[in-house]
Amino acid sequence: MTTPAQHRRERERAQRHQLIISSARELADAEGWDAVTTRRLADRIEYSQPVLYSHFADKGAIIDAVALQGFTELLEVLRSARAGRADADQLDAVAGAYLTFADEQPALYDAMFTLASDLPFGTPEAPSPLRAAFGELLAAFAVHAAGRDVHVLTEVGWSALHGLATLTRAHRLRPDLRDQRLPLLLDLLRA
Amino acid sequence: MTTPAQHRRERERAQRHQLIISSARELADAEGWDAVTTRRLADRIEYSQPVLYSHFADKGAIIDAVALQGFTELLEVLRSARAGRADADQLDAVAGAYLTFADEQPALYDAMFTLASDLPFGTPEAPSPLRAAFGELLAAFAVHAAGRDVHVLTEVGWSALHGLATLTRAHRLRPDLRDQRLPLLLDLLRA
DNA sequence: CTCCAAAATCTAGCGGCGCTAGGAACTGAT
DNA sequence: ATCAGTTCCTAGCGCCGCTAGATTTTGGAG
Repeated sequence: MTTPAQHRRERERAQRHQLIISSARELADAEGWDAVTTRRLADRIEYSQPVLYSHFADKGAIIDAVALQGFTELLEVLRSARAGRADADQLDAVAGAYLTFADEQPALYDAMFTLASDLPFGTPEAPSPLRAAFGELLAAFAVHAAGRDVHVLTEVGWSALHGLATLTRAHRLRPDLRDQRLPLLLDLLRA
Repeated sequence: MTTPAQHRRERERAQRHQLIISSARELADAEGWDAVTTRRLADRIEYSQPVLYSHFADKGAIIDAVALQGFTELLEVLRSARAGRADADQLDAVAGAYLTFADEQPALYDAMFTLASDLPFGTPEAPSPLRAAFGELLAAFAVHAAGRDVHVLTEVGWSALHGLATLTRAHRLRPDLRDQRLPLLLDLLRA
């Protein structure tokens, strides 16, 4: 027997679930993931700590949830970068959009690639936004496959983008060469 | 006035300094960096916690010290991979050695690239093993520069290697394509 | 050999962490 | 109006990084 009241509660619960995810992300954006503690998060949503644990198994699951939303956003970014572009331009657009995303959303990118504990990835069980985002890369790289295995090419190209994103942000590459790296990478990939 | 006893103490102090670094690394190798707490580390070296702080400003400085030794080891690995190889083979050797290093020393690689807080990098003040290791990469990539800026090429190639190393270890690339990625990357870089 | 300042080291504790047991407070069908 | 069931909070556990202050050890001077 499901009463209207139960429906309302379920709705409120779902809202609070999203509130937790959003608050974690905002806090991470503003002060970094180190500042995202269960106590501060609980304060921010105006509930006590144990409420968090009625929504998520542990703190890692909250980060995973943020990461998953990050992949959905990345998917949209890549998709709209590729949309309506001539085949020859797709790789440039997608690669540029990828690096811009990583640059503009550092906390989110960290959640997706450094902190997310165990989102399944290279398997069929991988969450769909994640597979779809990789699919966007695949499509862009396919243009330049030229007989090579598209999947391998995409993984290698993605690795290069990911490496550029992380090493750049860690200040391990020369700032003055910043604008020359992506063009050169694209050159390599197209050849 | 410096007495012999003071010299002995200084020597013992230096030994203990290295003991802390080695113990931190062993503990990280065996159980991951999460297990490296100041308490457990103090137990392991058979001194109390505050002794750690008479050698290092904070826990981060210990990790940095481990990372720095890691760069020295990486330097040696890359150097001996390149040594005595024909120009045409240097890139393959160095790239393979790099990925093997990352694969075989995951905790060390983490210290160097994920945990190390603020080793200066792209600047002249960067520690020498670090600059030298990059120099080995530079030399290997120079062979295939073909008119392109060697520095930019090296940074891009290094990013690709770093991306491959990290994404592979996070299980974000398809295991069955593992052996095809490096050859394809080398193909791109040579072209 | 004894003394005793200086150096080395430890004990104990602070505030904060992730997480949870157990009880209080609220809700809503009867 | 009652009261089972649900929701939520208080309080606390064991751990963390780090440090103040007491204690022990050291080794040159008398």
